[in-house]
Amino acid sequence: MVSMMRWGDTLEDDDFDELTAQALVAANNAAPAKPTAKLPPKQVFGPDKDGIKTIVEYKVEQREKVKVTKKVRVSKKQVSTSRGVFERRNLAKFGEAVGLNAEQERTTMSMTEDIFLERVKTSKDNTRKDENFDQLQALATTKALLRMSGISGKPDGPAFGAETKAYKVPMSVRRGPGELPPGEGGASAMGKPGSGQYVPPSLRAGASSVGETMRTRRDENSVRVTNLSEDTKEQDLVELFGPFGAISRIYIAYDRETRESRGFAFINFVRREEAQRAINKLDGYGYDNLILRVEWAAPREPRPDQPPR
DNA sequence: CATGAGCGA
Repeated sequence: MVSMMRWGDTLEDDDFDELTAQALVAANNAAPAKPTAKLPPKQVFGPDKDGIKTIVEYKVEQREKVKVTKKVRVSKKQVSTSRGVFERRNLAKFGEAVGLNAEQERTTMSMTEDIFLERVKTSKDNTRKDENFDQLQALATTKALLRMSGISGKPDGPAFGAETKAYKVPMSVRRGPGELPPGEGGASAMGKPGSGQYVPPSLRAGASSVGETMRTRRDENSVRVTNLSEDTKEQDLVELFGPFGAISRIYIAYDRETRESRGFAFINFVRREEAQRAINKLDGYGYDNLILRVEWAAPREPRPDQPPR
């Protein structure tokens, strides 16, 4: 048989609490407090050399005055064999603290110095314009490269010299998802084509039939990457995707007027398998504190009134 | 959240 008892009833101090509550009610009613007024005050002794503090107080229980004596151990450490806080305060200074006065030996100090936290995203600061300038330059480099490789645009491009290295991604440097065991999505396993070098259309994967025009090639193997941080630059994408294979185009979508990144981009691979490997490895990849989404891009929407050529 | 664009012979 379980008695209906509130959990609080099992506590020893329950009676005391009830008395306290009654006293409070009585005080609120401006009625003279009855029993508590006649009780002797609480007394505290110690702590003694063993660290025992003795507390003596009085309360009323069943209309009887009761003397309650508690013994409290102040510091466990102090009575044990290890050093308590009191003992530690009196230890001789050693090490670098030797010879320091009370002020100097403080181990906790306060600083009023300002600490600036670096913002990961800088949306509208002064460096914005310069970054855009770099992006435009990179874009120009890309276009020149594409022209000279005959993938898009006119075949007569400007002479290319140092610009060529834009897509030659050094595999050895720059840690990232491309840093994989050789032959696993990094540099091509066969050693021949695979890194940023130009591959003639006739040698590209899938170039079986003759007569295929550049147009049909141009937007193939297009990978869309979304959830990019808005300060992701083209070079970042080169470093990110380049290790998977030759890239024929990188397009970052910028807002036409604000020039800010819209957070997604397209990367075209020369070879479809390498695009697929990039998707497999980079989809869900954490980049710039964001989780990238990498997938096959849908074919570009045809322009409203532009007859297909 | 989200699927790219200037281009003139």
